[in-house]
Amino acid sequence: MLQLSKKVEYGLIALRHMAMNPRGQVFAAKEIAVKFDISYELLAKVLQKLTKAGVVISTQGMHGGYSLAKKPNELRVSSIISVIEEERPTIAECYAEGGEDCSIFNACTIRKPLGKMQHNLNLLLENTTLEQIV
Amino acid sequence: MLQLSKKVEYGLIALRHMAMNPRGQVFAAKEIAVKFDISYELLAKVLQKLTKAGVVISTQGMHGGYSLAKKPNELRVSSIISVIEEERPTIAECYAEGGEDCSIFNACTIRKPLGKMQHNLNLLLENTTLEQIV
DNA sequence: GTAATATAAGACTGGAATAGTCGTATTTAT
DNA sequence: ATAAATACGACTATTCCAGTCTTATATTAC
Ligand code: SF4
Ligand code: SF4
Repeated sequence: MLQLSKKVEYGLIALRHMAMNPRGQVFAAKEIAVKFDISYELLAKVLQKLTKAGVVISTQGMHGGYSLAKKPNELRVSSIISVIEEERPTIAECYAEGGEDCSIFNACTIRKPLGKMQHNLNLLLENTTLEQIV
Repeated sequence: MLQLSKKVEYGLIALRHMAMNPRGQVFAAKEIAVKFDISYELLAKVLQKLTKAGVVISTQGMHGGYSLAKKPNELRVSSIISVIEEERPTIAECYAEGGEDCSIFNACTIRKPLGKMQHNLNLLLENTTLEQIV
């Protein structure tokens, strides 16, 4: 309930790890997975999504790995979640894109009021950057 | 992802409905379910939990139903969620009670930093009362 | 006292979402 | 060539959630 997914947590752990070290240093997914005792395959997929989104830079081949593409204070938790989940974090499905398919949509009386909560959640996630996770 | 469950939404809708009407008026679960086009059985179970927690008062038998037990400005969303879900809303399992069973608990480096987010979420949910949902 | 209407409570089911795994291709340093 | 790394998609297992069903109990109306 309201919990971040494991994928997001793993992504944050990896990103934090990179942010703690000198800029530009590359880390292999395997290396991170072992260090933090998380599934290598799962972490790899997360890092691949972060790569596509330009959050990290990947270098393939031997001695390859990932390195942070942005400054920690430019990386908002909200966008990290969006990238990994492939959708914005919402408090109710009707606040997601194309989210009018809630079966109750028309009869719902709390949609509008919940908008304030959604807005505050947005602020919270936008104002929390990777820098603050360090 | 981060979404309120349907049970919580249905609970909020029902509570809001009661809050919109004169204090003490009773509403049958069936009546509310029909009005808002939600599953009667599901709503009934939610209202039963709210009854046990003293959020609403139930009267059994014919012409029975539920009525609000507290003033809308005394009812915080955080506690409504706690009652319906039977656990506090948390951003990660380790923030729930007895939540040390995360497989990564010891290696996790983001637990502490996420504490701030958890705290802010708490504030958000505590500061939102039923009155503001009306 | 019986029928009708309501809550109480818990078991059960189906489907969706999540976590995790596997297989294979590709890239690159040595 | 080989080893070590990313890339990518299919697959599986498990857990969670929404919804249903069943039975029991309480209260009112008649
Ligand atoms: S319309 Fe109402 S019930 Fe449906 S998702 Fe939005 S808030 Fe929840
Ligand atoms: S310990 Fe870390 S990984 Fe485990 S639930 Fe808490 S924050 Fe998430």
